[in-house]
Amino acid sequence: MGVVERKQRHKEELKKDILAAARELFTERGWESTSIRNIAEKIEYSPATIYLYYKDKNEIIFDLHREGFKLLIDYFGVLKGVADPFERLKAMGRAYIRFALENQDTYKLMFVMEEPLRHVESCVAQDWNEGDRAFDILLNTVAECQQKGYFKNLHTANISFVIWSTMHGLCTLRTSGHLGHVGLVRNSGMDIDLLLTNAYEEFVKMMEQLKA
Amino acid sequence: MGVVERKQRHKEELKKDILAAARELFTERGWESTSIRNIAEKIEYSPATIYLYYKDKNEIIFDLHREGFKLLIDYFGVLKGVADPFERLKAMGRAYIRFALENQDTYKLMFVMEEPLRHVESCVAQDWNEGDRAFDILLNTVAECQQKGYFKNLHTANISFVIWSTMHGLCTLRTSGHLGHVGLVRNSGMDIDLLLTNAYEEFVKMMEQLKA
DNA sequence: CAAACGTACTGAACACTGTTCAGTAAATCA
DNA sequence: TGATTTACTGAACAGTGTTCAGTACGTTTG
Repeated sequence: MGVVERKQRHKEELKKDILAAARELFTERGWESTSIRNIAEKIEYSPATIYLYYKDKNEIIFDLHREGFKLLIDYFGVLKGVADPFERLKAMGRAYIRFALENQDTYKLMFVMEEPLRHVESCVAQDWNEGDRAFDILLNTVAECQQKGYFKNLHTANISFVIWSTMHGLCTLRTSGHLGHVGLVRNSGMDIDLLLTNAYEEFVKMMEQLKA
Repeated sequence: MGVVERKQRHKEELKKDILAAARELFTERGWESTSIRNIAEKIEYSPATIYLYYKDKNEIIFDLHREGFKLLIDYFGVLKGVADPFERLKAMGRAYIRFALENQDTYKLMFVMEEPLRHVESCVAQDWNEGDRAFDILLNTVAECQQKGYFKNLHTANISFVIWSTMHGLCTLRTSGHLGHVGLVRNSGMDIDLLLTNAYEEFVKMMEQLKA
């Protein structure tokens, strides 16, 4: 009897609908102003129904969180065509910035908010490889750069953390608006995204000078 | 007649009491779980009273925000004894990390949350020099380092932004818990603060190699 | 001295939030 | 047909930031 299967299919579809509604509201209004009631209204169900498919709001965030990492890896897709590891590292930084600027709320979800992480903790040993994969790409690229003479005498993992931190810092200071509130920037009336690009290129120059 | 003055004094005291209560609740439970009603209860006044002294919750955040910058500059106090600019830059980084770890919620208020910034925007040309002063200290130190042969051919402001971003990235990835969720760290069981220190020292090494 | 005024404060409400749970209606099974 | 399971919901709970009419009281004026 395909009845139970049909029901199962319907349940899965509804779960997808919830996530789709959440994603849509979330990307156009940010997470802060997306409530369970908003999502429920969009899919034309009662708010209580959502709790039959998701334990709580954080579980919904977490699903979007995972989607975000997949998207980031998509952004890293362009790197496959770049043979030289240092050029790849440079392109990776640019892709990271592009991702952060084009998906500001998703970025916040992935790397700033603490709620989705708490959910990762609760489901130990679950398939949470998306996040690691993104970091592994960086780790491998840095290691390849070292074989080409870059970052000699520097610890691979540590230097990768530093690079990630720099990128993360640049992106969050930009998107949160803090970069634009520094007097130097505020008074000069300089374009904030140009400043971000300039700062990144300066960082690339820094790394370039770290070649043996 | 000193009556009106006495009243004025009392009003100012109450405003300080509100801020003190907010600061206390805030530092021990974080901003998320500090409500206007909590603050009101602590000072034994009605919630509505708070709105006679502060326009809204963001204005209270902003006052704590300012205090935070003063505290950060206090942390930078140790730098006055360091003559060599590069040593001073190194010490500055350590002080920044110490500040961020010892005042995690205040740090979030100052450099992560967007609400206090919105209040800065509303009161244009107000005395908002605390934030700039902290950045100027960095800017000047970097400039001095350049005179000693460091960061040659690099743009002072850009390199300062990069350094700030790196520090900010390290601190926020640490305090938000994201650093601890990278597979490499999670599996190795490495102490997270040791990792942060190591990463910072690696960053110092990077900068050391940027001497002409 | 009494009436008018101004200030400081509050209770109660509004419109939200995430979340729970008893109850209902319909589909399925025995 | 009757019992059971499934899917769903209305209403409530406890909380949030914020507003506003109303009160109580000290000060000023006639």
